[in-house]
Amino acid sequence: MVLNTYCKEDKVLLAVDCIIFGFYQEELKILVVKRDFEPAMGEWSLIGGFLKQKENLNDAASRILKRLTGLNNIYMEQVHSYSKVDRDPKERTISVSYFALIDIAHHCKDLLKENPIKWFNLKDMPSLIFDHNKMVKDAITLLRNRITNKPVGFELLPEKFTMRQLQKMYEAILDTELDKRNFINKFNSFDLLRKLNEKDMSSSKKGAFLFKFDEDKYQKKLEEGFCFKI
Amino acid sequence: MVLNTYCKEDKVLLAVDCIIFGFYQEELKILVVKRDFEPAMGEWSLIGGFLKQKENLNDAASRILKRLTGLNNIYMEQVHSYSKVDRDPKERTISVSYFALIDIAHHCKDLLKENPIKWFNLKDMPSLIFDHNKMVKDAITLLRNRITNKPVGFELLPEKFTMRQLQKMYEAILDTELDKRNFINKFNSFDLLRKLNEKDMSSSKKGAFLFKFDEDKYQKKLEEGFCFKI
DNA sequence: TCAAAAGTGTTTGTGATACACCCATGG
DNA sequence: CCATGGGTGTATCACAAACACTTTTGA
Repeated sequence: MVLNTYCKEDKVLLAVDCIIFGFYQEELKILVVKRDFEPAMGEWSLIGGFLKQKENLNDAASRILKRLTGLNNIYMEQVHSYSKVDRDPKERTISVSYFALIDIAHHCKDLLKENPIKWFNLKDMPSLIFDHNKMVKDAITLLRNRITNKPVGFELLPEKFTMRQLQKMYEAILDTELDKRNFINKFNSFDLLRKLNEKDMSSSKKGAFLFKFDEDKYQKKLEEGFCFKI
Repeated sequence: MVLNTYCKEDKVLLAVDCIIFGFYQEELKILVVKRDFEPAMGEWSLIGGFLKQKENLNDAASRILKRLTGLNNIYMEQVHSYSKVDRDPKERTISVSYFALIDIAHHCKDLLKENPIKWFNLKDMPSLIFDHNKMVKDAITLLRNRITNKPVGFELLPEKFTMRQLQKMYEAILDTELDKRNFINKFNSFDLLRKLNEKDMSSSKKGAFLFKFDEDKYQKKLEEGFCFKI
């Protein structure tokens, strides 16, 4: 039976671990850190921290992301809580994981200079400490699910992007190949992109038109019952 | 920066709250309890408890469900963690929610005798304490998602059930009406049900054939790449 | 002039949806 | 004999998938 007071209940450490995704050169990437403290010093780990008494989990995740990237307003979602009794060999710790989406190209320039932090292609990611590999796996599962029913993929791209970039981003996350014409037709049918009078000349001689995601239009469509579905 | 030792970090109370779903007389139901301790004594609440030092979250949820229903092996899934600083007015508490699926008819007979515990039709559920209403909402969203891509609905039904019961269960969870023939055709195409030589005579003069879900066949199909999708 | 990426519509197939009548039986 | 729920098949539609050629231009 639950006691009439809470004070006899056990308290635990609550950690937040972030699975930070990026997209660059047609590859889905993940940001990990070499731990500079025990236990497991020198091994690769997700970026994390502990929940403070006066903040909620979202705030903690935002704080950790800000500390690492310098960015505010990063798109993130809670994924799952991990609680195996001996998951952290040092002390009983429960961890709540978040995934985050970052536009590598435009923001995190200084980031890579810091020594112990590194972007890996998801495919080449080294083994991580504790249950962090499982956290990554679960986060990818959620991310795959999410990008098919919510237009969050744009968080990984610069504000202006080409259709090819958009498609390659979906392909990288879903780990599949998509038909160029079907993909464009589908996206055009949503009527959520604004074609700009600008071209990206970096990847071809002809140049590729740049597009912007129209957030306002999306919100308006949502209210009218629109349902994003790739 | 994360410190070189954990011992200066804040510890918190970690609760587990269960959204217990049942299905009876064509209605989706939820089990709640009248709190017999402060704060919020006398108000309706989800069934919960605190995580102990030596158990993981799944074990805690199982323990809470066992205490309440006497049942082991209840189907459940973690939903989300709730961490607003003042969500519990008495003391900082983070809560991890689980949904659980119970076959009301065959099991929880003694349950209803206990005074402060009650099944409500989801539609008629009273307002709950703290952020428990939000927890219920999130759990339903997950449940709706889950029954469309995994055959978990059977957990709400007796071992033997009629096609009508199965359909009404889906209708109750999805809060929609389904076409009888399309529903049966779809389910038959999966080839996951075993038709028994028994009829349920309780709801009509003609009687309706009973079916069983074939778990082994489902597992075999899964390995062959089958994907359940309603 | 050629290599490399950009851009563009139509056909086909599959799965979702809509739909109506006969059957069996207890009262 | 009739009221009630049980059981069954087909036609249509909409969306997903497959598919190939022309354009542009820098090297």
